[in-house]
Amino acid sequence: MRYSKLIGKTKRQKMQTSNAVSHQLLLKAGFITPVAAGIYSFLPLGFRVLEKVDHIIKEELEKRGVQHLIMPFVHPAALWKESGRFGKMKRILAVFKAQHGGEYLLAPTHEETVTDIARKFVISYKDLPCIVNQNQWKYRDEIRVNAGLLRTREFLMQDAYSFDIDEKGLEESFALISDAYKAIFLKMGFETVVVKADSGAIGGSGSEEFMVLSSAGEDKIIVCDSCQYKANLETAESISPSYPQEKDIKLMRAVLGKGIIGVEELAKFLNIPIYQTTKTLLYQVDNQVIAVCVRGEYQINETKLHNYLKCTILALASEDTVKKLTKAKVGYAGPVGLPKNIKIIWDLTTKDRINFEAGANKTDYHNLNVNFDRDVTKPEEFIDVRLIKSGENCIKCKKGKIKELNTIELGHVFKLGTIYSEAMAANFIDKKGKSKPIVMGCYGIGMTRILSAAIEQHHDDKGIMWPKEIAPFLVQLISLSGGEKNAEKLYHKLMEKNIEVLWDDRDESAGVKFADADLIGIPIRLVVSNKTGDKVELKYRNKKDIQLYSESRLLEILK
RNA sequence: CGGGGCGUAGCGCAGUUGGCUAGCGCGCAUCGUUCGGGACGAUGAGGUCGGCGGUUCAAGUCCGCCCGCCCCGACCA
Repeated sequence: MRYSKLIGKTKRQKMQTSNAVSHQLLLKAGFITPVAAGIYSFLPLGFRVLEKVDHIIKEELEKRGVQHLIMPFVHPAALWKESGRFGKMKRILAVFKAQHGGEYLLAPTHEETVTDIARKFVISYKDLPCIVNQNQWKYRDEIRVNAGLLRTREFLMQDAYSFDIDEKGLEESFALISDAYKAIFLKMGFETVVVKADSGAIGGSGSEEFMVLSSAGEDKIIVCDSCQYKANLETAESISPSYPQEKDIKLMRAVLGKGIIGVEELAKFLNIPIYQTTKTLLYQVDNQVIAVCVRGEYQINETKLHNYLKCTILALASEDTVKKLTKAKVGYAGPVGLPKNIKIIWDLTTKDRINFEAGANKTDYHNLNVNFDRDVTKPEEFIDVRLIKSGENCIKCKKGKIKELNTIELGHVFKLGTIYSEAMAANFIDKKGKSKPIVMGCYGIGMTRILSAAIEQHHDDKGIMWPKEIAPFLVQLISLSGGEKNAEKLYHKLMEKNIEVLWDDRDESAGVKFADADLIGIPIRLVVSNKTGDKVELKYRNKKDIQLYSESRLLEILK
């Protein structure tokens, strides 16, 4: 490819405002261009990277016996009503009516369509196990997009689906794809961490995420410094420190603390430790309101809460609702004296406390010396619904300390089980002639996101440093004055040898060409000029030294 | 959805309290000089000032509504 003809030249000025380096570099170097919020065109350079990613993924999956197919981007709404997700995933679904009246949506994922295929074609146990894959666009009507390609509305995703006769088969398929993912990410130059994760709206019995550490990432994982425990913060557990408690139960009393809402300020004012305070939050859960109590120093983990309640809608109750139910301003809610019909969920950390503090459901008042049984009903069980904190002890080995790390989620694997096959009647006939639901798994990689993640991992202050396997070209050839003819000859020789080359054939100064090459980030830079004579200068993007080679020696090196 | 910022040439921006043919830098085109780390001079092309409506003798500038983009938060596979 001649750079002079390339659509998507570099920009000399910064583009837009974005806090993510990868976003800035992708725009500046001419890989992508925005079309709408969270929707991008991939220019030739960006598209070439996507093609590399596509190729690596397909190759690794094919090696393991996975079959490729492609399913539509537009789905009939009826299919989603059948699985029950039309309502469940409503907030991210882009639904539209066709002019002739049918109701459709843009596919955010493909469990429904693949299950539909399975029920039509997987008829006998002899068809199983089998795994199908597609690399296909998705659309999720995200309420907020972020950091260029890291979170977009439209994105390219590799999604594979496995079908098995039983749980044992699912485990094998799951392990097969996990293994493929490790190989894929390694090939692309990523060091990934595999963590336990929440399965969210996809559902199923278990899931794991493939994460790459990055400060630009929006996901947080926790790792133990002593054992192998790793988990997404959303599902992570830990041992919360317990504190000594008083022996004698004291009289409960309400204390006036005007305008004091935050637990730190409150603890100071009441002269009690923060761990004796209680946060009480009211949540709107589908059609009812519930209260959640957690020890003062913690926040509530809404993913855990959501999973425990198995509800559709979970959101903090509105200010009006809180005022109505607590008969107080927001900030004074507490378990004592709430309307009887409001269920209270108590976090594990509130379990063994005596004489604790809690809001009094009266503006400016706080109850001291609250106790279970006497003042509030002791719950049958305490539930882990808190967001854990760095520095606490590991839930697995009990002694290690856990810490929090920022990551980008590149892949996610789910054990679906039979939730879709049962909802959509995707059955097979087993050896004994009995009809059984197919046991499914699903596996996804965010392909467009990989561009951003790779740049976040590999760049310097001059630009991108693409890993060889996903670079748009292997070499960038630069011709400087006096070297045009030799460069053209070399350009054709490289192409004959199937070495991917981008030739900067513009009539530009050396500085411009070098700066652009650094920005674009192709792994190998070749220079031909009157200074190099009949030799060629080679420099790797990620190294400083420069070497001169004869043309024949160079071609050997590049082979 | 809440908070904040913004919308003027392909890109980055300036445009006083409303005032005449709407500017600057980069990029682009032509010519000349330069030619190994973002060169210089000259000339030139390029604009429904996000849209609609209103106020006014006069609107990029004031008012209203709408649309879009960016950032933070909540949310999310």
